[in-house]
Amino acid sequence: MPDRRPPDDHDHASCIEDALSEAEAVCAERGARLTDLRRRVLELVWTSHEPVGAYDILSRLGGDGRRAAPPTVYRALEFLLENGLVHRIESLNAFVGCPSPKAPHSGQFLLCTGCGTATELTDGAIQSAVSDAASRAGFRTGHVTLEIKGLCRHCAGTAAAKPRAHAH
Amino acid sequence: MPDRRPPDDHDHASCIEDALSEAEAVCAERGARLTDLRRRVLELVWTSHEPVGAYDILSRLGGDGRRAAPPTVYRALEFLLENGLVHRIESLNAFVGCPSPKAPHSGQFLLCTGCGTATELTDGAIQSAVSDAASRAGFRTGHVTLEIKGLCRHCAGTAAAKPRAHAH
DNA sequence: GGCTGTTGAGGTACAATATAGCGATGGAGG
DNA sequence: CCTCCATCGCTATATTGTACCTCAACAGCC
Repeated sequence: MPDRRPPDDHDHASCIEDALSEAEAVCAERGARLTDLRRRVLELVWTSHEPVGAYDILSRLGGDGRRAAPPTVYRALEFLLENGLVHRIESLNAFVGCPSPKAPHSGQFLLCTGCGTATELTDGAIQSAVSDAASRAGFRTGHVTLEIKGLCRHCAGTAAAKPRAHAH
Repeated sequence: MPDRRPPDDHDHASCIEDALSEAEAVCAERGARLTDLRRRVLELVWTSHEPVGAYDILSRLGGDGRRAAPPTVYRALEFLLENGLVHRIESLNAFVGCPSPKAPHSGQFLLCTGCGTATELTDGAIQSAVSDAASRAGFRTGHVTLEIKGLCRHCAGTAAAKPRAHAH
């Protein structure tokens, strides 16, 4: 793995806390059950701002004595996806927490190939350009996957001096 | 698999022919070698306008006596991707032929969950909305994945009467 | 000719990701 | 108390993708 460090040092503990309490609120409002397992999985997804693979979650779940199996994690992730608490990053086969789960939406992501960080956008101009183009083609839009790979501000600055090999 | 038929009956043989002769031209111009294997794989990708999985290609390759192994197909696909002759559809883990390989680009796709057809767009408004949003975030854009799931004109018309279950 | 480096291809084995299906549990509502 | 049903644990298996080694073909060179 390349060296990956967060481009800035923010108070990540509060990211996690906020995410969990919002998840509580959202689920309570909808009558969805945020069980222990689901909460733990959500917490693990939020351990960083890098998308996390299902099997990473799996192995970290195992830490507390019990051994988990893939379906356990995938079911929890399915619940979290359905309730907009996490997004799936298709181009990485990985999952990332959603910072604004109140209104479910298709995510737009900036994926830095330098530090691995995923940043979610909610850009209205993109949304309307997409839905305009689709409806001009007579297409009824459902879920939109938008994933932009590149370099974040911090990594682009670093890479200017020492360009990095293609980070697949 | 759900019932999947092309929304219109066009002369698909000429699609394939055009794609192959454009591929020839592009490779000749770049000094890239479109070998027999690579041409066959490209042809198989173009058998329809639905994205094709690597293992589908693999089994169809086997039809002509010889048995192929996964790396064979993945290597050919890698070549075709690098030369812009096919695109990868991340949300389907599948590949589709590019109708305009002369100028390499990140594809924008309409993916019909009714008939499975992938339609490529090249919408400048989307492109500029995306790169504007990225650069406002200080992000240096690399490859962009845009995949819009929904119903094509034909399937939306059909589904109006008999809505279809979630086609994952 | 014979040597050697490069590219493409075949193949085995395996890694990584994801799902099917079945049985157990435990809380909500009758 | 009892049934229903969502949740969870588990085994097995499917699907997708790679690491790595070998060999053949061909070009350039001595």
